[in-house]
Amino acid sequence: MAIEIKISLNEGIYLRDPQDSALGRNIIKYSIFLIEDIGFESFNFKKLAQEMNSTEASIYRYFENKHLLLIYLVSWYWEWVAYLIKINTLNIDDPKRKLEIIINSFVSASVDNPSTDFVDESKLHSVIIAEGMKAYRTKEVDDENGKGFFKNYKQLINNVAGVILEINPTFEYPYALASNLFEMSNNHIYFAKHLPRLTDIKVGENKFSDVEKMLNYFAAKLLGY
Amino acid sequence: MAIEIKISLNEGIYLRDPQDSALGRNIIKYSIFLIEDIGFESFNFKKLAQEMNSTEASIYRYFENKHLLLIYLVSWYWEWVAYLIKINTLNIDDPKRKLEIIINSFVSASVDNPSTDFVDESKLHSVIIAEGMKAYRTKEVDDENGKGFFKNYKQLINNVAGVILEINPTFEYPYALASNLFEMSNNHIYFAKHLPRLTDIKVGENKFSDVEKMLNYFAAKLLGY
DNA sequence: TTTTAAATAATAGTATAACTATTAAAACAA
DNA sequence: TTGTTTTAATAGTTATACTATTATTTAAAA
Repeated sequence: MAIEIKISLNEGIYLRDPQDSALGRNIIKYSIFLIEDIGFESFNFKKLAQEMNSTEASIYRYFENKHLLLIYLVSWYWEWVAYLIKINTLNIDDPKRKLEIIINSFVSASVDNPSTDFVDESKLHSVIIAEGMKAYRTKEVDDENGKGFFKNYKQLINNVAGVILEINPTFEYPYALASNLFEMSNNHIYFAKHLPRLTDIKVGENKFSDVEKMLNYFAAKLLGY
Repeated sequence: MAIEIKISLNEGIYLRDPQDSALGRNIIKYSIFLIEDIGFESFNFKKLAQEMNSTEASIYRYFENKHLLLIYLVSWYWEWVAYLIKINTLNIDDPKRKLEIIINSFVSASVDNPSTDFVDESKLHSVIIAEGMKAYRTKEVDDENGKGFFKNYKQLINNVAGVILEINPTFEYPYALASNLFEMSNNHIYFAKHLPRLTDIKVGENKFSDVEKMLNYFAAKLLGY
């Protein structure tokens, strides 16, 4: 059974919707693989074109530059996590259980539950962990935020903050805790792999149960349960 | 009274110690200003040379590339924060008070207490907030970590983790909490300025008391006091 | 004090990356 | 079948990253 989720992303991010053509879908598919492989700094449209047997100029017809392609991938990821949270909390009432599911979604958005055949969510998660923040740590952030490029992230955090307030309506920092849980998840998976002295947890091959346990502990302590 | 702190940084980061010549000190001074002004992506050695009335090739004699210059700046910052913490906790016994001072150092390492005339610590802090993580979110991280380029960060976190364990010897995540307090400080100052829907705090012109309050609250809750 | 050697900086490049104007080829409609 | 539009490839230009070589300055030795 094929699951159909139409990912709707801000139209300003791309020149042409990559979801609408085989070439466009290939750009998304191969860019995830190539960025994971060589890193965002070394990644460019010429190498991507080689990888997918197309041309540089063709890719430029879909994205103005590699920075906007990264924003596209990151936005896709945010939407995907929001979708995971939505379907997995549909018939859950207990907000504490909801937050557990949210944390599980942050940590292991790499479940083999492909929404589409051209996006490997597990690989995408790896890219987000290593490169995600580069999408919004730039001099263009205010301009791009004004255009709504980070709406998906803000919406996701807003939903999580809502659950946090359900658990503890007097908690002073629902948005900060929500975004921190998300950022911390990615940070500590990265630290465990590359700078282990900056964390206490260990991770195995796509096995992030330590991270999950830690985030649940932090949330419970902070929200007082 | 001039304060003399000799910042000792890993020699592999630079080709020639920039502290040892007027040109080298200018590279550090003007790079901080220029990166803050135009962002790390747009920053390059040609523009830096123009800014300081020198030449591109001369700068390349000090740093292999702009990435290593960023690592130098970030390492300087870590050393500077460690130094601030050290002198301000010298005759403090209460570990809870020590952690307060640590958090204050994370948040406002921008005090007008210049260690050297060629580094504006307040501007450097701005650069770290916006660009700092780009120093270690690259494909070269394992190689560079092996060369000891991030030793200053790990040492800083190790010291903070020690204080955390003084407060609560059974706390399971001393390193994760230490690094999270540091990263969270920079993240939420950035969010407050550029993506305010991702946080609850507000910041003014170099006025970060909200962030400080939040981090103290998080630490107290997590460590159970 | 002059000469020589070493250290330092500037000139003038090359190679690669980022981006675009133009042309060619498909797809579709009249 | 021909004209129109969409899509992709060719062949560039401009800008960035980096380096080999030459020139200049500084310092040491004679």
